[in-house]
Amino acid sequence: MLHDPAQLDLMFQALADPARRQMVDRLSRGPASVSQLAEPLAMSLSAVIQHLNLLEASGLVRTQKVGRVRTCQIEPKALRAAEHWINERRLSWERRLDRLGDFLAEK
Amino acid sequence: MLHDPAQLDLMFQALADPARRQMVDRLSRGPASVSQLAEPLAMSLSAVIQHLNLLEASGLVRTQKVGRVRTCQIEPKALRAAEHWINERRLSWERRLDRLGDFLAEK
DNA sequence: GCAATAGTTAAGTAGATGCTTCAGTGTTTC
DNA sequence: GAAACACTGAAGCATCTACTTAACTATTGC
Repeated sequence: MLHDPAQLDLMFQALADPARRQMVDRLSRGPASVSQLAEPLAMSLSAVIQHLNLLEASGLVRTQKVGRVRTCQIEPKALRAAEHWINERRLSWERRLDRLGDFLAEK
Repeated sequence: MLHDPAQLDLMFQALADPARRQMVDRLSRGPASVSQLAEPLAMSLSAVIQHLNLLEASGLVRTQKVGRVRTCQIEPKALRAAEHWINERRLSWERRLDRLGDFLAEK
């Protein structure tokens, strides 16, 4: 579910925008309402909500509404999936380098 | 240098595109020329070069030209920087959850 | 030196993206 | 029940992105 390519696509796309990364950064320090998320950003509430919806669609952020307040929080599993994708590629490359080193050392 | 926000921005933006992630994936298995990179992709060589230039500008890929062939390889340090950004946020969140758990357990 | 190869650049274009404003809806407070 | 609050949705718009094609440069092999 989390490793399907479409979801990864949404996640990386979500992380590509500085405002959205700033929102994730804020949420990494604890839950926040929409207006709290919006406060440090130099754009309209409406724009923030559009970013937030994208973050939620990507799975990186989960939100729930109580009364008139929508509270947002990070979904660590999704962050881990993105992290994992990068990590696998990097390790694959580094292992290759190691094997190459071993091969060269054998002479 | 690798942690400056502008570079991170370029990296995440570069990773946001499926074709570019496919290129990174291919390169994680070893160096490749431009045409080798292009081969599995359903687009013109020209388009691939544009993606490649973006990947190079982001620091994720390093290339060097020998004769008429440009050989590309992954820059693991850059991958690590992106990985690290995500990891820090996730850990920050998870540590917060732990503290909260401890606090609740204390009653 | 001529042809094939490997890559590059520029210009153009359709569609995606990141906003804005404005007109709402539902909730709480007095 | 009226006003303030927290958020939402739709429409419009400027810009950016991911391509395309076509014309081009630099190497290599014969």
